[in-house]
Amino acid sequence: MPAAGKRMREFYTITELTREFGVSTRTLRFYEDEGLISPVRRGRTRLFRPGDRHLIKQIMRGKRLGFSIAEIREIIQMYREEPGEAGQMRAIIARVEEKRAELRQKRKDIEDTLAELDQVEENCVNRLAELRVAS
Amino acid sequence: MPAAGKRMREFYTITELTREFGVSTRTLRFYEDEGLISPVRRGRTRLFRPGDRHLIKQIMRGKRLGFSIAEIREIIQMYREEPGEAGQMRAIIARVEEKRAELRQKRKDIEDTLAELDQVEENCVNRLAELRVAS
DNA sequence: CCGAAAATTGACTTTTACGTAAGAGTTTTT
DNA sequence: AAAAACTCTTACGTAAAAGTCAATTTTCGG
Repeated sequence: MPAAGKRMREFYTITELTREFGVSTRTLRFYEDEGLISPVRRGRTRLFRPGDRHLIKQIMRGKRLGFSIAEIREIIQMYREEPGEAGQMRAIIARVEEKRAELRQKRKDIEDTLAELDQVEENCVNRLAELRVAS
Repeated sequence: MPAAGKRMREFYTITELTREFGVSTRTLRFYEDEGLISPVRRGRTRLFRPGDRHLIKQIMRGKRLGFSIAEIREIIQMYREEPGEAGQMRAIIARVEEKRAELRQKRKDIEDTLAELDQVEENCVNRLAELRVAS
């Protein structure tokens, strides 16, 4: 059931989206060249639908996580896959599991880094207490 | 209390570490040029101590999380900071909090992506069930 | 001590992900 | 209607992060 919630804007212009996501028009056109999005056209002008907007959100997420365009494309293609035959379904499930493993590794890296930052902060706080006593 | 646990190997050669971390010697030298590590030398040859090895671990973690060399350097410098005066301590605490915010965002991105992958897998599993019935 | 294997520096190349600029057409605003 | 704002394509430029030679040392096992 799409079109369920509040009325969506059917179309967005390219600059609307560049403002929303803080990227340049060059970037969005580049993503189109790279096959990540395919906005429709009115004449030559691109018209972005809500689905394109959502794809851009996913792209930005991927970028924040350090995925390359190629990797982001792979992920996006998984979302896009249509129900097919059994072998293909199983292949997708396998690829999903791979990506999950990668993401779990990243999550662990984050936890480890956070723990070390906690350590850094604790040292600073202790040092501050020390200075207060010494004054 | 360093040197607490099992005996550490005092020194590693560059190729030992390239094998351990799956990077090239060029990469480790590049990190040295960039000021991320500073192995000692015997003549011209680099000798990596456990501390350098740990730094490389941190660098690899940063890379997996999509941080640039510059960002990784910043993080590493936080670990390195010596106890100083109050203002500086507070500045570090502030930078730690910034990095934490960034990491929490990344963690959220991971959770969101994992959720969408779960969705993809569920669709595949459903499709497989469908095929089993239809046969 | 000697030759193979490993390490070094330096320079040039490559890939990724856009930035930037030019030149031209459209749509909107005043 | 003129100006301002937005859009398009094409093409060259660039910074980051290494990869890839090339031409030496250096180190190490026998």
